[in-house]
Amino acid sequence: MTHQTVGHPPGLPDDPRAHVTEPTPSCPVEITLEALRGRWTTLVIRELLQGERTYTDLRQALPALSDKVLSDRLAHLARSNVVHRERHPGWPPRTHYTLTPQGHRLAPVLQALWDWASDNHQPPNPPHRTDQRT
Amino acid sequence: MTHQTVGHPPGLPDDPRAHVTEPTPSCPVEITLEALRGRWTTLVIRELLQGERTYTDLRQALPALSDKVLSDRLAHLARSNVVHRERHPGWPPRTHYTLTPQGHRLAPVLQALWDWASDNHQPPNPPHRTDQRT
DNA sequence: CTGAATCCCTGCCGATACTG
DNA sequence: CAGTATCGGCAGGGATTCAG
Repeated sequence: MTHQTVGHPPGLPDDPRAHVTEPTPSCPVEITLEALRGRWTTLVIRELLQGERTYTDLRQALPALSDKVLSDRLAHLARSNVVHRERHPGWPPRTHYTLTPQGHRLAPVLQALWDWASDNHQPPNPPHRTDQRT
Repeated sequence: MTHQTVGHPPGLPDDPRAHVTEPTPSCPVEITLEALRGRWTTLVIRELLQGERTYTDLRQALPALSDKVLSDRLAHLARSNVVHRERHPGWPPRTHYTLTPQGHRLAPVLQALWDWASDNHQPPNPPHRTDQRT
């Protein structure tokens, strides 16, 4: 039958979530994509993979990222148990962000994402141009 | 060195794209996420990982997916060189979709996405409720 | 310094209807 | 059968402003 595709690594074979017929929050793939969702998210994670960062550190590392979106991303990543927020009392106020253990475990995921496109020497085709108003 | 994080497989160490300070189409991570972008996308890929499928096969496998979105996803995946479209002449018209070699190489990526959330026994925290007007 | 609140604009997604 | 055309609703994300 021509398709040995992927074999069946642990997790996939008879897990009911591998057979859902619509996008559902219980599917692990959806959960991870949800954690990574949003523009800038992976770049924030990349910074934190290098070690602890303060709010200002992140702003400086990603200058084009607005306060609102940075806050949103950090809040989202905190809710997803990817980052840990630690407020320091005193003045000036400082907040330190670090990856949780789960956050560190995103490294292989990002690596996989990197590798797929990196091994691809064939670039994507140009977009279809039906009407596309830029 | 505090950051062996992921080791340094080919691609990451001194690649300039690993240091971009804003989301850019040249970053391999962005490219892959772009290929996977959109609701239903990963489910369509999952179906095709099992082998060739026709348009109708996909509709039946994912009943809640509308024609428009299915067409959109397939077109998008074709542009991303993930799927190959093969029209069969004659009547009734049949179109067969298969994964390209690059498409098959998404299997480890999806596996990584699956594994991350699958190994996570700690569920995400409930959303912050400040005022949220339903 | 570290964020949260507001406003606006754009792009996605779903439903429906129509064509080769 | 295999799509495309069109429309409407809604959520994402950027700029700016305000607060602890």
